[in-house]
Amino acid sequence: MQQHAADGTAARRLREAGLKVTPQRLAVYSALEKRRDHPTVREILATVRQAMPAVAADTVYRTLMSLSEAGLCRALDGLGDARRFDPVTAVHHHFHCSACGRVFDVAYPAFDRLPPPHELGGDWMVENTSVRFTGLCPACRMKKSH
Amino acid sequence: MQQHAADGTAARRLREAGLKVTPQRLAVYSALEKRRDHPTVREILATVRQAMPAVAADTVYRTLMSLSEAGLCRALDGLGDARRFDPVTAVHHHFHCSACGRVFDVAYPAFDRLPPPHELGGDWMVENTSVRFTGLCPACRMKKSH
DNA sequence: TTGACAAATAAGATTAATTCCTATCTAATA
DNA sequence: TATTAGATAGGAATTAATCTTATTTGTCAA
Repeated sequence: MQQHAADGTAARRLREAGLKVTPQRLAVYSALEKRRDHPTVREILATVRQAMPAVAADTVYRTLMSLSEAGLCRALDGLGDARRFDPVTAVHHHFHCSACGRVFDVAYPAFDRLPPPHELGGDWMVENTSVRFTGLCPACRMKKSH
Repeated sequence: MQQHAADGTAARRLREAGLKVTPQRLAVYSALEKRRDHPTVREILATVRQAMPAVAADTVYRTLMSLSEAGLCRALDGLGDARRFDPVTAVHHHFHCSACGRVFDVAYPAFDRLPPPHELGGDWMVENTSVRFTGLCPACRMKKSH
């Protein structure tokens, strides 16, 4: 049995998820936690290196994947070239601006209440469902219309 | 004015979409047209090279992107490492098996009738909406349960 | 508190998808 | 048939992501 009296919330969550608590993981998790702009690995890496310059890029890749597999964040693929990460694990959806590339959160309660398609009812196991919108965000729409 | 009496359907569609009709484009389009397994560029390339061995990989990349921009097919990102292409342009959705990586078509008429989320009503321009399911397909679910 | 060990990290190499570059070629048009 | 914008071949370059290996470290139990 160990003492973890000084554990912050982040450390507790990592431990509860079955992950070893390392300085690198705490740094990555805290860099992601507060953000609402769905950063890429590169962006998280830049933040983490401000406080921990020697961290390896691969560590940040592995850590973010570990966090998402542990349910502490979500990995978002197919929104531009690089994978993005989202600290919000509650059900929500995304809008991807095809002009600036930014990703915005979208609430869609009407969809969340919708029963899944009948054809996926029997032998399929649905683990995740998400709606993705693409188009122009207000800022880019404004620019394009002169 | 030109004669295009011998134009097949594929050539006519290319021309109507404003694309020059080249042997490479016809080969790529016909290789994609009949498929329902959402092939990657590499898979289309293999098919095209059976009839046209000297085609450049870059040509197939460019052609598939041109076709999707012209509305003759759809590009599917974020379903595994490589982009996939779908000759079916009518509204439908996809299931991505996390075990075997295959992509299946899903009809979801209840979703298609759903009004878009209210928060995207004003200044946003939604160009595309799609639902993505991830999980296990019947075959992989069977395997995993012994 | 300490020892053992499974797991995590650093650093750099590697892989794989995709795009870029440039010279050449060709489909469409008049 | 000449013109020309756009397409292709071939290979180099880019970039995200993963792998390899030696080293270090967090965790657990004695």
